[in-house]
Amino acid sequence: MKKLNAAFYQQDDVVALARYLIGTELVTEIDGLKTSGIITETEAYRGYDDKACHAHLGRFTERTKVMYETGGVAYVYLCYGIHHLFNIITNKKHNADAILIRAIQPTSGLDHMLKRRNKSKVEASLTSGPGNVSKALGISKSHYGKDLQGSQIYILDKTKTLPVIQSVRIGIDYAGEDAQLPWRFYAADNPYVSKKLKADTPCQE
DNA sequence: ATAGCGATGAGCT
DNA sequence: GCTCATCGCTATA
Repeated sequence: MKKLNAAFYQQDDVVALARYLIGTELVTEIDGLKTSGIITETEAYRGYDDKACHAHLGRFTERTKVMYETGGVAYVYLCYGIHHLFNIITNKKHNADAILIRAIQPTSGLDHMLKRRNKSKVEASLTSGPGNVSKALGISKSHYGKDLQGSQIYILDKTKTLPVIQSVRIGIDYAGEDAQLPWRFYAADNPYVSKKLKADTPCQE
């Protein structure tokens, strides 16, 4: 399958992109180890007018500056002092849109992922939850700003679409009314999802 | 210079 | 359901 290209990442509807990414394959080749998985859960964060976005109202700091780059680079940051969360930057330069990868379904390099996660058997918690995804794939802050069409981290397109569930984003209660936006997407009937809520609804296409 | 806190996860009740 | 580990980012001074 082909790598997603610059034209893909530079599209301006970050919510549509977050939904589309469900079913594509995230691949890393880090420390000489190849690992990959089908993306099963994403969240969209829209620059400027989204209170949950780190770049809300154009906030520009050492941490957020890469968000303003042309779509197609990685935004990795440390959360709660422990977890490295991996995001995809999208849209044109100066539009700080981002997509958080919250879960994947492992497809290759399972042994490497188990070792990185200190686990002995494959189960949903291996790669469910944004912190776990990064740890399993070997992604860390050293990949901040990395090109997503390079050799270390890239995404392969899909041939078929999966049923997708739409929901509210997790862990952003501080964002007021924007916490209610249905900008979280996950694959239906897939165990590799971080958290399910009652009000979740299928996406109509 | 520094207080406050977060796009989480694991473990225990 | 509840606690807490753990530390860099951010705002404020």
